[in-house]
Amino acid sequence: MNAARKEGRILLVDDHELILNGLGQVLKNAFISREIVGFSNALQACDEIKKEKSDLYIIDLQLKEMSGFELIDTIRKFDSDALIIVSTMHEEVWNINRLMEMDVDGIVLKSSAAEHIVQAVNTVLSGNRYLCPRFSRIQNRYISKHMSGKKKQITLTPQEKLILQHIVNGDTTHRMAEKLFLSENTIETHRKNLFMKLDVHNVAQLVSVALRAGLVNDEFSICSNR
Amino acid sequence: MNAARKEGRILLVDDHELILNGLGQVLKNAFISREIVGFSNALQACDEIKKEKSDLYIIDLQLKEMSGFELIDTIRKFDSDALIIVSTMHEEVWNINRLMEMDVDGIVLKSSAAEHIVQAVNTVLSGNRYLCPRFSRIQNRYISKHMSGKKKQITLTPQEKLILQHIVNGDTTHRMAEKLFLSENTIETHRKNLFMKLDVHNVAQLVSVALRAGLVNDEFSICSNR
DNA sequence: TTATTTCTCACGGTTTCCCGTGATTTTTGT
DNA sequence: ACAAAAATCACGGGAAACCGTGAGAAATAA
Repeated sequence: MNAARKEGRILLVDDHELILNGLGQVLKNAFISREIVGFSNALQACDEIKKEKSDLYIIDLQLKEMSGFELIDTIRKFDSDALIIVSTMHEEVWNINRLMEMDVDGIVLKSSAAEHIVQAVNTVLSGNRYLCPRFSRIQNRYISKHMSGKKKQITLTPQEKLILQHIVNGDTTHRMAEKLFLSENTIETHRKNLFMKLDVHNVAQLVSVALRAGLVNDEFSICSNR
Repeated sequence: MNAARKEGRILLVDDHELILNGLGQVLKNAFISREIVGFSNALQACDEIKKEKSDLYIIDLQLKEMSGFELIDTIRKFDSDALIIVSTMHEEVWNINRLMEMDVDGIVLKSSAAEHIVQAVNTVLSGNRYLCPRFSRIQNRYISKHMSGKKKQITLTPQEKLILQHIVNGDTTHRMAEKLFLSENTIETHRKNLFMKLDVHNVAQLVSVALRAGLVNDEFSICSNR
């Protein structure tokens, strides 16, 4: 079941080849003795993970083949002791909270300076947690505002995701009901649940959060409906 | 007025150090004989541009210090013959149209494979235009749908941008009127103009387009207003 | 100094959203 | 099989959005 661990290796997964290159380069310079391997394809990365473990995994949240969350699960399944750093574009608290609950070892913004990333890797490799400063700030702000103490987990059901996608695309409740062969009341219920789960009070905020948190397909698919 | 041209040089400007590194590395490998310089700070880049010209400029649209459009203007001012490639995250047609009008020589998606970027550079250096395949697709789709023939230029006035920012942040018309000391009617007018200019029919679409087109500050600033 | 754009405001009407509350039926997990 | 989660639907009311149309003041560009 358990593959051998490749000592000292750091494995990168990122859709964007450029970032993969950049990150690889930075880490190669900073950690000369370590082997750095990068994958722009999540599935290939999975195969490799199943074959040989690494010391540290640095993965992007948005991947083509699967979500970053799924990849984390996979890694954890085959290498429960793995150190994982997540790199992301979106500085959204929904994601961060979920990541915290998934017990990742570090979160860094892709826009961070190279040195910060190296610092994150060093921190995590030495057994500590690293949370990019900006995130701690955001999270504190959010926590103090919305949920003093009680932790909240945001997971959308498939149907909710679907409705959300339609809302983001500008469909009205009426139109969605037609398209999906559902009662308008049903759509409204889903909408209400989305509002509750994401803690917003109008579509503007909903769309804003959805896009920034990467909760929907970021495809260009706005259709004028009239 | 005119600085000397540094023969063969390619100048990169990108906020994200990782991408800058990655891009630089890719280009160094592909164009061994050329000098590649990168700036993560737009102002520094401007200084350099004023001092010494380059053959080709590859710049990001989203910069901290100024917008990519401004940077293009600066480059054109000091080096009217400059070849310019724009790299961007957002695959939005509003930006693309504006770029086309600004007569840039190439547009590439940051998510493109490294080889595509090299191809873009090659194409542009040999005097041709390069438009990343995905963009041509999107643009064609958009043009055929919205404006058959007659070209439309989307420019938002400062006030409109302001209102848009507030809308994206979830402010209602009433609240905006209070905050900005304006009549609700005024806000509504701006809103209507935004709808017209961006060719949308509800806030969901508006926010969607605004965020994807990068028309607003992509800051985390949702404030629950109640 | 015109001409143009931008910003401001108004009114009336229709549609859609937003909220609370409650309930039944599938589906899923264990 | 049984509990939990998800999906479906209903109703009523107030708030906000959406649409068309018109129009004066202020800033800008020519």
